[in-house]
Amino acid sequence: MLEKRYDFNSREKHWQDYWRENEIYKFNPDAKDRYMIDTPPPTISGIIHLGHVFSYTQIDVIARHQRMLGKSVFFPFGYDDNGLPTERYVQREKKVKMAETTRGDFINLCLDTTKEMKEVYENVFSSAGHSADFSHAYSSISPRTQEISQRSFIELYKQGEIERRNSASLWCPECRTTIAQSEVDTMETESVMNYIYFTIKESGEKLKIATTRPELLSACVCVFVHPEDKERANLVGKTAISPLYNREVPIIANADVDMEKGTGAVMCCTFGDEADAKWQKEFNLPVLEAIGYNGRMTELANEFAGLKVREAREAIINKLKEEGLLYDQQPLTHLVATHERCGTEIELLIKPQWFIKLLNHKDEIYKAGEAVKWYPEHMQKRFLNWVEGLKWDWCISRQRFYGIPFPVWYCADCGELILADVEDLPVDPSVSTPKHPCPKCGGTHFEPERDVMDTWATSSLTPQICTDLITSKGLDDTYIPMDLRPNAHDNIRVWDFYTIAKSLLHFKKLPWSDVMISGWGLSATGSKLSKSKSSGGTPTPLETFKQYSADVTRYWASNASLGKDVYIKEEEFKNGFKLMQKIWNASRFVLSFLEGYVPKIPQTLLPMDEWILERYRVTYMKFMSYLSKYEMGLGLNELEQLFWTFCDDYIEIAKNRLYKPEIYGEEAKESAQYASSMVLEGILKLFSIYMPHITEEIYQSYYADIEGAKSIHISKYLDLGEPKDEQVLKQGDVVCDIVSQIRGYKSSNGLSLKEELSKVTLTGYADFVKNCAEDIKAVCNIQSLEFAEGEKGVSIEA
RNA sequence: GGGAGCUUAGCUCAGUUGGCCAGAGCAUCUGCCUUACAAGCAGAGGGUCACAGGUUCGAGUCCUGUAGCUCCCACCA
Repeated sequence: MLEKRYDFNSREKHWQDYWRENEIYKFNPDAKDRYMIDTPPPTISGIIHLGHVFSYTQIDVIARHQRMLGKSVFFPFGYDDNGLPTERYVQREKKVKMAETTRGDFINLCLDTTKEMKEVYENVFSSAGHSADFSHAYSSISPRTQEISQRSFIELYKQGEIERRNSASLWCPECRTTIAQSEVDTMETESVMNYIYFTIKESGEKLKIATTRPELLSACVCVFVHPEDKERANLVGKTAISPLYNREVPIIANADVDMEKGTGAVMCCTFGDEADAKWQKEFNLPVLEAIGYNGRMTELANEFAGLKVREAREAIINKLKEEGLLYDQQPLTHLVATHERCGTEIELLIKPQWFIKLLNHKDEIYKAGEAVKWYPEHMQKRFLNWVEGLKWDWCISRQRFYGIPFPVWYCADCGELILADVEDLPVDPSVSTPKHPCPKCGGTHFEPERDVMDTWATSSLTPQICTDLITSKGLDDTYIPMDLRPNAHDNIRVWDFYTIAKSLLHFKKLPWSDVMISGWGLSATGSKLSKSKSSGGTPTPLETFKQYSADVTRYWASNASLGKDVYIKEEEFKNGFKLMQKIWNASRFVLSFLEGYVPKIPQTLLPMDEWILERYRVTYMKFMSYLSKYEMGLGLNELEQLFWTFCDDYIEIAKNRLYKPEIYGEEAKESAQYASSMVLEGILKLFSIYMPHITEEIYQSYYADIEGAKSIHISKYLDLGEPKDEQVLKQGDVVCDIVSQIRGYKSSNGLSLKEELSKVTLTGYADFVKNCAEDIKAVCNIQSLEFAEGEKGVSIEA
């Protein structure tokens, strides 16, 4: 017998302990039917908020759904503690300066911090009733992960997919590191178009050129004009002299030039933008470095050396003006590339960097993007769009301190590149040395590669890092492709993209078959919940669980269309709370009639009992269809509708028969017992993926014994098969409609619903309705119910 | 400039391949202490489905165009 009140605070904790102790969610790698999830690792960077609970709950609902379908679900966990956010967090919290410690010490500090944060995170997620396997969790900076990541590097290097080259790359002067295309953001900026004079050496004529970046004049290596430019094509082959610096540069024909832009003649500097980088390569132009790694002008800029880019721009403009070399200026707003982490304008600088070749694999990656099933479907376009626009190979070296090192040394004598042996991984080349002398010159002095790898070079291996938790095989494809990668839309072009790329390069396989793209859980005002800032009035997860329960919080999180953002709305929580109460009360009521009852198909099943079973079948099918598309919110809506029908229409009808078998007969009672126990069981199981605690509590009080299951979460959904009879469905609805009309009569006449009516005549209804006469009479409290032929109608006499 | 999504009741949204008077929840209004539930129950009102065309016997649903909002990408000469 269930208590009158459901004390969620103590009961939720109770079941969480129960699940843990009984290893309810344990994965069996040998199971025939597996479902494997490539869980995203939350970044260790500060406090955990409801946004986390939002997205991980959606993953948990899917994990539970697959488990209820009878699969063994691999739902691992991981922590992303490798990267700038963690670096910053650790420095701030531990009051350590990275530059004043060694890489090894700093990594250990990060691992310690992860350990502390793990407890905090794990507490929140398990309090939310998540069914991930927290006992098998990975860290993205752990020695094991480093081993896998370095192994991946070595293998791809040997395959020829990675190379080190001196090439223009995206550089953040603030963070003093290279960044990847996917880390670039754009910012609207006020700028000025400057029109300046070059001089044609041969004729002494002036050549007009427009530029927003005059500070790069010292790095100007040529001038381009369009070959079909009537005015200027004759200049091709001549020499231009740059203003201020008087550098002589060739004038070259280039069909890329847009005659409509600027003055129609373009100066090419190394490097003002990506076009410059492209042209430098294409025309094999020299590289002049006007900007240094610190974001300041180099000696090349003469008197402007040492100035920051912006300062230099201003100074040069003034000088040009003074010299009469600037003849016009026009303000403009344009978007500049910035580093997404710090907002600093990005420069293109040349430096030896490590690249994973992607441009020559664009086709394969594109096809993989088509082969993966994206939910919602239109998210695929975003991926394909990104691949189409890909312009850079993947630069994986970062001039940072903290990160996974490259397993590489260079011979101090001859410069030969030396890879670590795979069996020695992980290595930190700055603390260890190669085991053998240089194979080329026999030298024994080595320079370590000091760059570290981009975090995505490691995160892109999560399918391998995850499955390593069960295989211990490291870089291995036994369980690849996995079934699901869940993440939000901001990660399509980053994590999803890199994971697909790496999986293709290593195994020529898709990393997973499905990607589920969720939205964000946003604050009531629609702002993004931040990990580092306090969340501005938004309650913490633990506070929310305490006030509304974890089940209700989960209800909020899963009641969304896939891919859509959801706001934290008090209303939604209240709704969920009502639902939870209703589930409790309805179950308590139904179960009170089932003491000692063991469900078996009764000899006669009354029409309205058939009706509610049929309703269940229909809902079940719709539910499965939605969930197969990861549309858990829509599935939940269908389920709620069935549940309220069950409560308001069905139970109201059935309760008379359940209460008074002496009036309606034992058979009528058994029929109601059967239908109500089955449908309640089915409903509870469907709800269990959203609200695991309360459904477990109810299940354990009755169904667990009957089914001999340890937990509702490892039982199976109640599948009553395909819907059988549409007429039963329709006619049952007609009965509900009749009841509703009679209730409406009472309501509009100010009568209590229990008020007795002396006579009701139903005209023109089918036999099904006639067979429900007893139910209708009872639920509406009618003394005399009569049927007549003719136009359909309900007539009531008080 | 290229791509994607959205626009349905006061609010948040459903509406599968075109087909009975367009749905739900919340909010509003009215009634009801009815032996599970007053954080409840019953009932009611409320929509030119963004706009304009088109296809069709029939369009919220398909096609074309327009407008507004959101996101992604490109745009530094």
